[in-house]
Amino acid sequence: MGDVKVKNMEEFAALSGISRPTVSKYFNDPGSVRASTRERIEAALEQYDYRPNIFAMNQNRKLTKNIGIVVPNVGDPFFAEIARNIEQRCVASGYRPTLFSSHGEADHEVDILDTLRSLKPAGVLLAPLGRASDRSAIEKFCDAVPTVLFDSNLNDIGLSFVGSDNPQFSRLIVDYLCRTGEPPCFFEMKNPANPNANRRRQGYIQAMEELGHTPSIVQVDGQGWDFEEIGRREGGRALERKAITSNTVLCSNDRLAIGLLTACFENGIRVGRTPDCAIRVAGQDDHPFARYTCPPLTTIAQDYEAISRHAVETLFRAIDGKAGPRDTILFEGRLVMRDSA
Amino acid sequence: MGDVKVKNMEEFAALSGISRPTVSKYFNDPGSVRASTRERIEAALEQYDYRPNIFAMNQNRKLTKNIGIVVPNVGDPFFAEIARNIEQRCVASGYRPTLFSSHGEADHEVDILDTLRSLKPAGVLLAPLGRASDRSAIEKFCDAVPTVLFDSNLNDIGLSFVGSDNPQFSRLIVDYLCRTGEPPCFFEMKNPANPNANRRRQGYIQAMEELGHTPSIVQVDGQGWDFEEIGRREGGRALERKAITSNTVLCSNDRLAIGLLTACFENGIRVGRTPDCAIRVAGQDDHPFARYTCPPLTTIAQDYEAISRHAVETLFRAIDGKAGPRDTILFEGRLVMRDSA
DNA sequence: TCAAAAACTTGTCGCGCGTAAAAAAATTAT
DNA sequence: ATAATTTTTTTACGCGCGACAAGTTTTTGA
Repeated sequence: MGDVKVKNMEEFAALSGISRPTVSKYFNDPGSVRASTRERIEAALEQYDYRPNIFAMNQNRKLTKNIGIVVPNVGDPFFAEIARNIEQRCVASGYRPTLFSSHGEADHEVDILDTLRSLKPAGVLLAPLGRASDRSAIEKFCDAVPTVLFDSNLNDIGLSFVGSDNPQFSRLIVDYLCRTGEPPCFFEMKNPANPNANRRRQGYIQAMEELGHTPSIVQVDGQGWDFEEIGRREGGRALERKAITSNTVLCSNDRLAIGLLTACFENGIRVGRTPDCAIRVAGQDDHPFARYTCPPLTTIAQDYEAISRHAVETLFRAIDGKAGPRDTILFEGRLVMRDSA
Repeated sequence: MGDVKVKNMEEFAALSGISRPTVSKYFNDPGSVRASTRERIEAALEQYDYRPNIFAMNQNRKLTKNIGIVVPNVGDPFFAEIARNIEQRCVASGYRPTLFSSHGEADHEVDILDTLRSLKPAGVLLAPLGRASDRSAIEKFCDAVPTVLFDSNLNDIGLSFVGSDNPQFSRLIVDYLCRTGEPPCFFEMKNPANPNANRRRQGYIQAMEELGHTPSIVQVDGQGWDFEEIGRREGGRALERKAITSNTVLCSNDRLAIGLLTACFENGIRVGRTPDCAIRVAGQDDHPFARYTCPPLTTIAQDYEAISRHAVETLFRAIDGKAGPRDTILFEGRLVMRDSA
């Protein structure tokens, strides 16, 4: 295709036989020019190697085609997966997504929003850290840039929130666990970084009470985002001091569950739903690795697909000026039965 | 700090009492102006809310402060971790890193390099897909942009390659496994996507022969990057058809090993180094999840730290015009003894 | 102290493109 | 065919900054 290098739009316009402003219009929105001229431009695009200078393009445009994607931690395969999904949708719609990871630090999250502002993005998809986030900084950012929150909600901030119906997650799995064995106790961190954890706890309590059981919550120490290690270390301690009151443990999330499974293994406690097992363990999220634990982890799958699709669609609607009022869209989870519970 | 919004450098220069060209110099390199003027500028920076327009800055600069980081797959926690490490080093040196993931697809890898070229980056740190990569496209890119390869080498392409001494990995762990039990067979994919796999196989063969054992290689089918699933499915089949000839299995990488552990569990085969276990399994990489498998995975740790540090330093040296000849820097692995072998 | 060197100021140009207004051309409708 | 409408062209300006040259001030060093 591209043979000769063309250095600017002026030159390219001359070569394609179209005026520069029209070529400019084409690059802003190919659909805004007549079909016949679009074809001529695209024919020239095949012949010559020209791409508009991205910096010059964005300099005078109030709104760029940039989309920011911010997640708490790309190292967590859950976020990596949903980010990938969102990325693809943005590209498919002609936008330029850029991925940022807060790495679990509120300071860094603010830095990212700061950087992002200078990129003049058309919109941002933000999964906040949660409790640790600098709420006012994020609020200020959302006032300036169309932002859709996902995964973790901050009340009344942003255009919309798209996430999972966390209480439903807990209800669903509590129901399953009670039907198939002893009612579960709930295993979580004392100060969960993520607000979803609170909703899951509430959902657990409610579901237990509705089924006529007494909720039992095991809260363990631990700071930060190294959930597997916290699950292993503190789960191990809890097992040793007999703090786990049921033979069935529902973990606040899969990563804690993965750590707890390791703790069980280290303590020689057999996990599973067969009679020869001492304990059942379930998680929530359907983490990409949940399939490969030993035993494979029974969990609730988040609807990655629906969340990313809806988040992107909501953002694009807002960018196109068709924003509705701020709403909260929650997707239900799906029970994934494996061998751990 | 920032109270009044300042719209451009002209205005900011007037407010700070310094001429615009000098302010411009400051933003290019704070160290290039006299200490006293630097202080005056920084004082003004505290008082007023001004940040240079990033698009205008980069438009006329031949070299920007952008650094591209490209990994095959951010969903793999190994790459997520090394990317985070590299990112931090770039920021610390005053550069603006941007993370891209090829998502395992060569087309996407080329698209990323294409996008990257229009970002006029000062340099790029690239972990290629490997065998699947479009070699000529990458070569062309490297001719235009200072690029350091890491993790996976493409001969003679780029400024330098920084990675692990893969044959040493295999030698180290083969030695350990032979000292502590039956000599291992080698478990890998038939057509490994990553060239490191070949070097690990070679290292295995050499180490076995040096120790007077006959190498035994188990190659299984499987395409793509879903290594855990391949390890589980094909590992399970290999176990069933008794293709695993030793009671000790060295996997080409941790992700395959994680899948194989699941397969062992599914088939009721006890893994570990105690007498009551039927099989020992070891991996290579020290994947972030290797600590949490059941049993925890014995493996060889890549030196993340050294690799990312050296890759970044090599790139910066080249950017500063102090590039040496193309060299290949390999770091040794460290044996991490856990319970699986 | 005085000259040489370094740092800063003033002024001016250009980068590549967005954008706006008015005129011209092409398409569509009557 | 003519009028109404849509699209394109022409012309011109501006964005915010990098870069350069020539002149001025400050610092450095012996």
